Amino acid sequence: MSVTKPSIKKQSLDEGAAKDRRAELLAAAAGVFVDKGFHDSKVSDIVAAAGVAQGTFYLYFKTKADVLLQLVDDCCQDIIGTLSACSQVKADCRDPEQLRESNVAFLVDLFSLLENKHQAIKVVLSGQTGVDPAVDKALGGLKSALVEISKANLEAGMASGIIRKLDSAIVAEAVVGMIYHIAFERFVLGRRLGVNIRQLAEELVDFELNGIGK
Amino acid sequence: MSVTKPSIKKQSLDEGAAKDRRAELLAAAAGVFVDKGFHDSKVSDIVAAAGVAQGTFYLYFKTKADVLLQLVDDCCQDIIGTLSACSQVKADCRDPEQLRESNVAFLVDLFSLLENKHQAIKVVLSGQTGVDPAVDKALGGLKSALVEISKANLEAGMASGIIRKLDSAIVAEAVVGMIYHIAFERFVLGRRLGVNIRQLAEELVDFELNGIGK
Amino acid sequence: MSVTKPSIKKQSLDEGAAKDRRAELLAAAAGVFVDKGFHDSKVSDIVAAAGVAQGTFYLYFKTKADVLLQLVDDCCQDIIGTLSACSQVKADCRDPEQLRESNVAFLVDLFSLLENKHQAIKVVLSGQTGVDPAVDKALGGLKSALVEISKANLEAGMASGIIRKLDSAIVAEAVVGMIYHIAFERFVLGRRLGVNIRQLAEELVDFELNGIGK
Amino acid sequence: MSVTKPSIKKQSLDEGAAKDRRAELLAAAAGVFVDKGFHDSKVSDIVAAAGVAQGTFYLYFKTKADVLLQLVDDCCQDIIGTLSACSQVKADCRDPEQLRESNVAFLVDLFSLLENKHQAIKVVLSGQTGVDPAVDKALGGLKSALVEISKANLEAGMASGIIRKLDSAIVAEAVVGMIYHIAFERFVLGRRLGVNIRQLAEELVDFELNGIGK
DNA sequence: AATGAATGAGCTTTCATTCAT
DNA sequence: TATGAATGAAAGCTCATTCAT
Repeated sequence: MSVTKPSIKKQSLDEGAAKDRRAELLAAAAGVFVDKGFHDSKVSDIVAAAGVAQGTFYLYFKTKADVLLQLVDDCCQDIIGTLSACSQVKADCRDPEQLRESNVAFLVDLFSLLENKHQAIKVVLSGQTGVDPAVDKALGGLKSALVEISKANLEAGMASGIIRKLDSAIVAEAVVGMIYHIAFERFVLGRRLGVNIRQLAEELVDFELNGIGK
Repeated sequence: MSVTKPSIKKQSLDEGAAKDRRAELLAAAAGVFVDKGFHDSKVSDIVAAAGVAQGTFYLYFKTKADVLLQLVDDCCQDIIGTLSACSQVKADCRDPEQLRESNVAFLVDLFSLLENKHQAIKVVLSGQTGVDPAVDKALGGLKSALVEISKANLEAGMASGIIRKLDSAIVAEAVVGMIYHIAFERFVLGRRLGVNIRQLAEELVDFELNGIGK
Repeated sequence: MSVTKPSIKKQSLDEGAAKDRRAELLAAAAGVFVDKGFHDSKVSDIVAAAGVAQGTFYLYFKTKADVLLQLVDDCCQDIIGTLSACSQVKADCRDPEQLRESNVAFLVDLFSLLENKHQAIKVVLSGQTGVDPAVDKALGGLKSALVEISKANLEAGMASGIIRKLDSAIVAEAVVGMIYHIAFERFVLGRRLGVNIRQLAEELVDFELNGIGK
Repeated sequence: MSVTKPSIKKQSLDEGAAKDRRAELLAAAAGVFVDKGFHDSKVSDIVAAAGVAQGTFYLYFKTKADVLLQLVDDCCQDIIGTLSACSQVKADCRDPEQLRESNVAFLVDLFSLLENKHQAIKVVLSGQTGVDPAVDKALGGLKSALVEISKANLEAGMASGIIRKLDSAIVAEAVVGMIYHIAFERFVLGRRLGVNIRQLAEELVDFELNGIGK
């Protein structure tokens, strides 16, 4: 009785192994994509990096574009999920200092998240556009989500009188563009601009709240 | 002997024809690149769009990447040249209203320039990265130039006391990120956000100068 | 545990199969090269002759020139190896009759070897020059080797007094030119001149030893 | 009356010019073929070397192979013509010394002729085989002519008792192979083997008449 | 005769994907 | 599940040749 049920254990091991394989391939793909870009990355590069045979790739992914999609999709979902949670807090703040703090906290959370995503985030931020409609959709979804969060916060702030009257659609796009660009510089190109994440967030929020004028 | 110089006319006609061919191919390539992205654009698509034979392409461009490079390089050089000229004015302004006006004028100039670049600018803003080091360099050069202009203006403003103390490196990147993103939305994706160029510039400058706070 | 080593068998089978494929392609290429010459031979001709797909060719050879190189190199190495062994004998001979016999034996060995090389030797003797420096080197190496063997034998013969005084460099070249030409006529063009290999060798050695004079 | 016939003078000038053009192109082609081999020589290389436009080439030659053919054909005809004349003398000689001298004279004539052919002979001796049946025929014709001359002389010598009994077909081929090879080494590769043309001819004739034996 | 821009057929080579083992 | 040899469609690029000027 004890020996005759290896199948369950085996299966769970296999499942674990299978998940590992998939994760290994995803990680290998992310690394290769970052190094060479999607189009110059060969499936043979990915399997070489993962240490498996060519055919094994197709046990886990339908096509080469599919692995990019899964990479980007996983990453975007994860970010969107985390940020939606964070952003709830901001809506409530009443005074400027609270607004500042919640904004800084939001950016610190975001940047920390991106930092922990290592390679995957580089793939996302590099904007591998035009590879596959589904990838475009996932990338667009992340950006839209950020714009929506930003826009909602701006409008809430305007409603509560803590933010001046402005065109929330335009300013939300501007804020997201700013964040994307800074994130790209730091997490893809590695230009840290001589500050840590908190200092970076504070400087950006100062700019966002007060502008450059005296 | 006195009047007729047909050789000159002939030469200029020939030169004109040659330039037209090259220009036709560049325009056709821009259109195809915008439609399909560089990697999915075939040389056969470009020559079909230009109405010439396959081999004709290679009379004007060394490789497929070369046409992208020339497109991007021409466009970037042009923008950098124009903007360097505009930006001289800003350095002198003394009072906030003048600062606002010169900034708005700068953005209106930039956006008008981009609008007139039609397809080429879409190629530039789409950031066809990783195709060719020379293309990367040209795109990077444009961005650096914008950051430098922005940074220099911030520092001049701080020196003359019209701009508050801030980290010019970070804010310059933030401003450029904002502009790039807005330009991408409007000139590549065609999202006009319900405003014309001047209104867009004014809203962005208001945000840049005053932030979102009250 | 004691007897079955299926892995070894499997490996040798696989290796055998891989070698067969490569050998099939080499043979097919040799045939096509002989028929059409290197430059008029298309990779598509070779794979058609071998009965495999176009891509399969590139699993075994880096380029079209590579298959020629391997063909020529294999063949030249083989001939050089065999001849170096044969030629040792000649150095020792003391009397004219022995000299004649060892020379005849050498030529019979050489011609037999060439006859067994079938197509490959035709490629070598056709002197596909200028295709690739490596091919030129291999072909040049074979000829140099033959000249060296010939020269060394002449000098040994002169030293032992069995051969008259002559310019060994010139005569060695002359002898090799003679052999190459005869071999080309017989093994590439198929002109047998009404004799078998031994008769051919004897006639040539008579000429080499005694000239045409009475 | 005096001025109205410029056409004749013009025409003859043009004819001269036309011949020059053709000769210039032939010379340019010979140089390029020697440098790169026929297949790696572009028509654009030839016209560049001749300093004329691409289209001009096709005023004088039907195809790229045609220029090779004319080059080879001209050269071969010239050699065959000269040698047929020379060889008449040999047939008459009665004693060994006369035989030796006429053979040496023949080789000196041949080598001098080849030396004066400069580039063209390199093209001929390089054996650009398989390019065009007509070229093959011309090259084959030259070799056959040499073999025929050699064979006829051998047979004449045998008939007159000055040459020993031998297989004239085989020995003629051997002699021609020897001459071709030596000529290739000297006039294509430039290996002079430390002798001038007369010394070379004498050494070869010694070998031909007496062999290597004592 | 001379030009040289234009042509387009045709080649080599790559690489995502499949499938028998 | 894992393998990796085999596939074959597809695309970039070359270059001999043409032809309007």
